[in-house]
Amino acid sequence: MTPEKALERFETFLRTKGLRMTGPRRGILQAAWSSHEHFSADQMFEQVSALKLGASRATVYRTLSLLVESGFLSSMNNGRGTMLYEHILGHDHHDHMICRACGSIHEFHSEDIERLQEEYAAKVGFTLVDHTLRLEGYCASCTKAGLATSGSQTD
Amino acid sequence: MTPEKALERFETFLRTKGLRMTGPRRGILQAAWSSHEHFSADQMFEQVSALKLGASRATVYRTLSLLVESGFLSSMNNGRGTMLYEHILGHDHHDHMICRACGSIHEFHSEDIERLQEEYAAKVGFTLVDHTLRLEGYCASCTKAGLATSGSQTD
DNA sequence: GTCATTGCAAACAATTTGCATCGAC
DNA sequence: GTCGATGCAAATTGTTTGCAATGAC
Repeated sequence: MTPEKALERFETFLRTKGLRMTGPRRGILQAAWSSHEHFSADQMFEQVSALKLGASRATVYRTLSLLVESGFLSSMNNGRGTMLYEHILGHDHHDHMICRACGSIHEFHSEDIERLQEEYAAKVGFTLVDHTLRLEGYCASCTKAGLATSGSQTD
Repeated sequence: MTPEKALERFETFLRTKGLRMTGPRRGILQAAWSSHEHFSADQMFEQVSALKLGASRATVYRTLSLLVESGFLSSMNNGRGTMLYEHILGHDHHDHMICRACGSIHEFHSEDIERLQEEYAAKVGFTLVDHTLRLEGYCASCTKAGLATSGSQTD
């Protein structure tokens, strides 16, 4: 989805709900589309603050919620109390591998894993709406650099 | 692992690190073992407050960190800004299905999914240390009760 | 003009930290 | 007696909210 298309669709979403398209909202949506990284509310605030149509922190939070609600962004928490967002371009869903050493986030996707999840949910009568799969450890470069301390978690 | 065994092993862990076994730490570890549910730091605080060897909130937080670090507890966040803990008895690792309607947490385990994760990580050179798989949706009873509104997340 | 949106600052929730006191070894 | 642990309250972090002023339609 192009930024323009996203803006247009977001406006439709807003109107449908009796809400309004405003400068700050436009700015945030565009900023969200300008980065292909995961970002926090605070990073978004920094980014839009640099623009003329900047929004306050409150507005950033309010708008990010709207964008998640409307399906333009997905949110995940980084396991350390902060929400991270990323835009949904219309790619397939993906999961994350997070490096404990350098903090890098690598995305991946496995049809097989998805299928097994669905099968499992169906088997127990669970209505699957969303899922989060996060692999934590050390990315290839940090592993090579010898940063992988295999501190095991599970007994 | 029995509570006694856990206490003993925790004490060993502490000594190894030059730390000390204390009343509050004992109380928290036992409380953690007395429940087979997931609990928050605050719930733990409530629980130990009822005991004579109660600990302050600060101590609860400090001790829970130690217990996670030492592998006696595992922590996950509930997706809403709060950490939840559960003891590790020596069972296999498990993942979670969380009901959006009633909040219930159902545990499950799939060897196949675990294996695929490992294979995937190995393939890209990622050193896998831990993982989190959370399925969100509606549990069997809430689904039957018609509470499953299929609000899809991903585009 | 109406009613949603914004900014601000205060309110919150979860968690962490500084520091004097207390207690395990 | 030493040095880690605790409690308390204050500090932090991430996020939400009340409210008067502002702006979209």
